[in-house]
Amino acid sequence: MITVLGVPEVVIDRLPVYARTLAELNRKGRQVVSSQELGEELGVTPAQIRKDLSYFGRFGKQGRGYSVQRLTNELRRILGLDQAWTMVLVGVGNLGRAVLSYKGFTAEGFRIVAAFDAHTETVGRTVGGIRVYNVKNLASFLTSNPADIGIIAVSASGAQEVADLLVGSGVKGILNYAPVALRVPVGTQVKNIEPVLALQSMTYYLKTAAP
Amino acid sequence: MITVLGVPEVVIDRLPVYARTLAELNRKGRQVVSSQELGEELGVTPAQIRKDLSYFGRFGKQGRGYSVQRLTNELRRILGLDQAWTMVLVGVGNLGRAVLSYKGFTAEGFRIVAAFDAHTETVGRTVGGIRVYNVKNLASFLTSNPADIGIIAVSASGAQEVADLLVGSGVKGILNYAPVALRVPVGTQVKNIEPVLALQSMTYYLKTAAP
DNA sequence: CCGTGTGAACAAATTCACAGCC
DNA sequence: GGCTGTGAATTTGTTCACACGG
Repeated sequence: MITVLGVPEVVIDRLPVYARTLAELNRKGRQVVSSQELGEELGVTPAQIRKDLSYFGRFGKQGRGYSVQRLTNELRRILGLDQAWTMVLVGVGNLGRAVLSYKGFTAEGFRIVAAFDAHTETVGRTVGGIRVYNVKNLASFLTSNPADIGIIAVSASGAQEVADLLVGSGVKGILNYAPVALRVPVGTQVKNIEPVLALQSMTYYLKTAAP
Repeated sequence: MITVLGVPEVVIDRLPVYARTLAELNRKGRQVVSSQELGEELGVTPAQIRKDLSYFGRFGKQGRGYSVQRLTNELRRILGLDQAWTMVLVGVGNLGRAVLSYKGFTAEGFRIVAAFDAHTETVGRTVGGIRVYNVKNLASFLTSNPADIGIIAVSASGAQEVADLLVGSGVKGILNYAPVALRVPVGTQVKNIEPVLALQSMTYYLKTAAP
């Protein structure tokens, strides 16, 4: 298939999962993997994996499977993970501090370059090696230091305002930890991290689960 | 529609979002809302809202809309949010401590009753008002204090072992913060919180975004 | 006349199944 | 013989459009 535009979003959402599992297999010294094995590893049908990959090219060898190394690289290239991404974080409360201290982003090439907060007692501090600035200076900071992604870790009531500010300063992607549905212009990407919503849909099934 | 079983999972995942927005409208003093207005509020088509609700009953009034209060209550009942849920957390590192300090769970009726960790320097401490026990005692704790949900906040390499332990001790739902696809028996619910995967799919669109 | 509830029409996503190649 | 890549078949999910009640 030659299609470049119009890949379903569900497919894009699965690619990082494949990439992560492949990296894990690579670490274990695995050279080749079939869609069957990969599917078993992460609870997905082999056909789905092959179909998903077919949107982007032909990466496998019939009768053999996929080169773990090669497929990992291809997926990282497709997703844009072969480049570094810069991020700013807004809201240095409990949650914000945990995010700043988290090593997982850096390890995958996502670098937080600055943090912002409205409370004077937090401004000027350094958390997880990241300097905290006054949120009043967010726009001017981004003008001289453009960032790709903004992380919102403020309260629900302040989140929309921060989102507007980020979007107005050229940020094209938002990772939103605030429990609110943000309104952003088309073309701006938003991904929500919502543990409470996750729990609230889980209970529907627990309620009726067999003992 | 009278169907009780077989509601699509995507529908269940949307209900908490509706419930949250309705609660917000309620706080603002709003009495009645139409599917049109609710849809605009959170970027969903009115038809989808009506169809989603129709799986569970008839909650609206023709020509008027939905009673905000009534619909909130119905959704909470459907989702099982009219009861309290007890949770245990495993892994009291940076992330685990942030989760223990987070007020959002308690506010929605999800109560963490105990935390567990493998490191002796952490065991015995209290974080966010929750006592930390040795993970060796997890199974015996759960035998005398059954919990509905387990929160996994350990490293990727330890997560499967913890999941097995939780499932073996009667936990029916897992909120997983570890970056790994857990294998659990059918009937056990797993929800993954994956900020890194969220970023990694977002970059696909940022890569090709218009300037 | 407004807005719900819902079959029917449509669109999207998944799975099947097999030709083709290693 | 094994496994990919992919059209076709099937299943699942969304939107339309309108009868009906307030």
